[in-house]
Amino acid sequence: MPPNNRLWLCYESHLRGFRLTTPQSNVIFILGNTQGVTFKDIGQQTLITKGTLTGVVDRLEEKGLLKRVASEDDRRRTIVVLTAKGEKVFEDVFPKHIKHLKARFDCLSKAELKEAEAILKKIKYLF
Amino acid sequence: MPPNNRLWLCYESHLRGFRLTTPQSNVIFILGNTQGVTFKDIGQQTLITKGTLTGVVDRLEEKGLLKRVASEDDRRRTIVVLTAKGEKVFEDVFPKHIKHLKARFDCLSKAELKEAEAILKKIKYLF
DNA sequence: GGCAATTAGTCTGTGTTAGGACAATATTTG
DNA sequence: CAAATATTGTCCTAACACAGACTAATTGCC
Repeated sequence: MPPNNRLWLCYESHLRGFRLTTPQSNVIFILGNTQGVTFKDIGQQTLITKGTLTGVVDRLEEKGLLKRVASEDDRRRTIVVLTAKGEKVFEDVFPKHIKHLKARFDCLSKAELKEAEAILKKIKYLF
Repeated sequence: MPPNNRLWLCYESHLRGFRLTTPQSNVIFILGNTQGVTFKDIGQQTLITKGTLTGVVDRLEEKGLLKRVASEDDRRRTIVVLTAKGEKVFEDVFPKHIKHLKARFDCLSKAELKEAEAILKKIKYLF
């Protein structure tokens, strides 16, 4: 539910400059530097449910950033692969996005970051 | 953006048992024990943007849980008020929901909770 | 081998999300 | 006072979000 807080908007508005939504960019980021990833694996890494992912991939395919390839080992599977255009977008956006976020979190000390990670992990394991 | 992580699902699925979505219950929780709240104030407290809030309030109004009342001081404003039925739902769901969450967070010590609050506030103020 | 159970992805339905255009009303300013 | 500006809520569009039903393909079990 989150959007609409400043952290989120900072993340999202930066990506919008590249004509990508957050879920779309997450998919691109997963796919970068791989030979292709299945729907299922993308879903597990991005925490997007499969039904939603179908639509996200549809829109990225329409933009020509990726394509669906049928798996030969298991014909139920679809492998999603970046196109050349998609690779270019990945190489452009990903480093800029990391830099954009890093600039904010660099305001925290190493000790603070460690502390944050530790306490958030504890909360995560409650659920 | 979050849904689809376990913390979120734990929160959401509990509410679904009461036929309320998360934004809907948040609105109900804001409205409980008040004489009514304007759209703007509900939006600020729930972090729901006004355009979205219109739809959320529409659906709660259809369920008969709240009603829109025109403000007399400022005729641009609409005040949202729980109906008797809405009050009942609030009094039923709110305590149960708090209890449900508290049960999880009670696994953390007071020191851990304080630590979590402190570090999250720091992150918040980066943005 | 053959049927049940599982898995992968799509589709449908309802609800939430932001952003921008809009109309009505209030406030500020010249 | 009148015009410019700001505020409040609605409507619209495009994109997510989950759950559940569905199809096709694979695996397990007898």
